[in-house]
Amino acid sequence: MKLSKEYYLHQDVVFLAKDLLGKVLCTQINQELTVGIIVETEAYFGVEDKASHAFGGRRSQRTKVMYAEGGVSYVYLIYGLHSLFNIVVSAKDVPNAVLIRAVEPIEGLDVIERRRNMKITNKAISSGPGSAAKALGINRDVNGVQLTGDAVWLEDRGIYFTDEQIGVASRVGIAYAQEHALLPLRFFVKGNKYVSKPNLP
DNA sequence: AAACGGATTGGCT
DNA sequence: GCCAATCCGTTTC
Repeated sequence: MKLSKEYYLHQDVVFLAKDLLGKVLCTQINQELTVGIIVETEAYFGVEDKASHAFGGRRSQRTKVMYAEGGVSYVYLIYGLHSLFNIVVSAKDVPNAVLIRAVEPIEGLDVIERRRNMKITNKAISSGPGSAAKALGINRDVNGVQLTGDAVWLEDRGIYFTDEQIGVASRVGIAYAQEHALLPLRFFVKGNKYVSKPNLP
């Protein structure tokens, strides 16, 4: 069943980043349905987080959607090449977000193969935030859309993990964030082959 | 007005 | 393993 608007309003972004493991990310883009199980996430805790685009309350054309009420997408372009998909959560004007770093494809496998130009047996097909977004057809065209709509949404299909099955590590690629760089805000499913960097702290 | 660098990836060495 | 690709917000001149 589709996750409700209320789900995304939780104030604790760290709780949500962990709880989102096992939730199912669905997209229907150009009449093509593709679905993947979320297996790796990172939490970004709003204006206090030196790694967040919203650090210090920064607002720009790019980041304004982070300040919306939870339950919308935040998609931005990194290195001029890759679209990264985030779920905006918590109350309006609280720019918390969860980055989706990897998914396990379960539906629309042929579509995913075509988008990625590689075989479904290649684990790189949806491992890493740029790859996961591309596999599901996510780009800036769906920036700011409601996740309760019919283009990009999440479902609970009864997949849950115990604490023993969940790994915790520091976030990737944010060395510039000083004392926030090593915080344990990356969550992943232990042993899942799509997890992008399972062995980093 | 211009330079800098990034929540990355994939192809080539 | 190294490195180019290449857009855009922020910083600096």
